[in-house]
Amino acid sequence: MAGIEEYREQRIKKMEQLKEKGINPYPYKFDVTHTSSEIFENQEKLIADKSEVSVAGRIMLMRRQGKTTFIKIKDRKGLIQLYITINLLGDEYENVKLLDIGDIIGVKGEVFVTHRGETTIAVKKLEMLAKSLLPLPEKYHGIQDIELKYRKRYLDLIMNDDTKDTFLKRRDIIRFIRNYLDDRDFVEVETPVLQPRYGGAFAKPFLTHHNTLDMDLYLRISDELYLKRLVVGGLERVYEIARDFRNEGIDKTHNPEFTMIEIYQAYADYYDMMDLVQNLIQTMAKKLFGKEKIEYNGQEIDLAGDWERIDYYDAIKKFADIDVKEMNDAELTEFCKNHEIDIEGKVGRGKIIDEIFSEMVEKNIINPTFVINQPVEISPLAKIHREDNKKVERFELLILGTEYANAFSELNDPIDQRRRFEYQMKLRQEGEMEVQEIDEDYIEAMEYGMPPTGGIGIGIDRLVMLLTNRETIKDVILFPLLKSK
RNA sequence: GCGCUGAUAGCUCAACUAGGCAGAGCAACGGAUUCUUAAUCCGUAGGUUGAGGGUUCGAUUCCCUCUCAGCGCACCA
Repeated sequence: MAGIEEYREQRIKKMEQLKEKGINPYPYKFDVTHTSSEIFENQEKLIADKSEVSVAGRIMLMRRQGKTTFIKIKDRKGLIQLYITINLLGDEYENVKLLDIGDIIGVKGEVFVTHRGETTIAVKKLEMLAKSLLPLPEKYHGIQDIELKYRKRYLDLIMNDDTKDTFLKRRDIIRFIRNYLDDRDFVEVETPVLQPRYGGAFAKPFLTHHNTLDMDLYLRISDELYLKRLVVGGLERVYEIARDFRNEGIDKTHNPEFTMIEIYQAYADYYDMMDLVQNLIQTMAKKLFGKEKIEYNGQEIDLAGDWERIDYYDAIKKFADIDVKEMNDAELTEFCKNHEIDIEGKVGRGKIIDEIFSEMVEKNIINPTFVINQPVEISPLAKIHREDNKKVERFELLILGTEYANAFSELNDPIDQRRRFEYQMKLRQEGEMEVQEIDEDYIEAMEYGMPPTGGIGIGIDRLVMLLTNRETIKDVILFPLLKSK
């Protein structure tokens, strides 16, 4: 008897036995006075006062020794040991036989320290709070199977404290960002996930349909164009922590749904956005982790000081050893061919240059670096550079070869905006799939007057990965997308 | 989408390049045990070896197809 069905049957039998004794195996409420960590923090006083405490949690370990049983339960703060003896429980000690690892129980008792020095609760009253019918993974090794961790995240969270810590840090990071922006008078807003036209980024969308309106809708790939409408509306400083959806491949840094914060500040430019993101990440690292040097995957990254700024074209010059500004389209294509850079399906000079950038530059940039002044062709929503009309005022924040943020001095000239969208449509006609569609309603909003604005988008999942030293995005998303089995 | 690797009891893992009755620990069940620490001791049970097909007297093992996952590539402001 130990197949999974037999486990269930045995436990259901125990549940029935509880019911026969008039005990509800799934009661409604239990009054908790302390978490496990509160017991440890206050143990001297609790012991001196002989206070009665009540704690609740899931049974993780159980050592039965006849008339004495030691149990470790886990609550949201950690493990605490229970000492259960017939001397204190009397007839109810019998019920200990009906307990299983995995059950959720509540106990009342006094705190003491065992001979071996472990803080423990001497249980006077024990209550079943939820009978568990299925066995937990093995107590020592926990879950090793990666697929199981993702498919049954609840088991991963029960068994693996590292997993729980990562998601608590994720919470801390998001909370820090929220507080940071709220303190600076930014307004948190919510904009549509279902959008009649998608925009604000280059990506393939998910398509859905509204039945009663008989209308096709896209899940947003970005909330940029809505947030900037709000800047037109006079909110001036807005942000949204947004779930975005992109119908693309899945790998260590991409999940089809992911979280991005976009921030817009009126009367600011991209230099202000550099200051904002640099200060945000530095103060966050200090506050949450107590340091500005972090280790990621064996490499040390120093977040302190002013981050390097390198011009996009200079970066290509430095790492690819060519001056793309001086090269014509044929020379660029030839260069790609010679360096095995695949530009199949890419249309337009900007896309080809950007391909060279991704292939030859990106992975070489390790320390936090602002790559600034991208080509105008690949940046339809950014303002022309104040000193060079081939470039825009834009930056991408790269760390360890990965992009963490993207920001512009936002384009607020409606005439130029229309021209940029039209260029995108021209690229589409020439066969480029990934373009930004013209959004008349957005241009109209801009025609009423949009203040000069700095805007930035920061990939929250990647930032969490960086700060919690996680190698894959699946480890920082509670329920990453997997194929159904 | 392509390539490589993996899938054995609820969990963690064995069973080696001869192919020869599928095994252990934890968990479970019965028993002993009133301060244990991954408790210990005695005993018991637990498997369609991811799915399907093939080769063979005989397949967890060799071959083929499929499913799922990991890694790499491709894709990916």
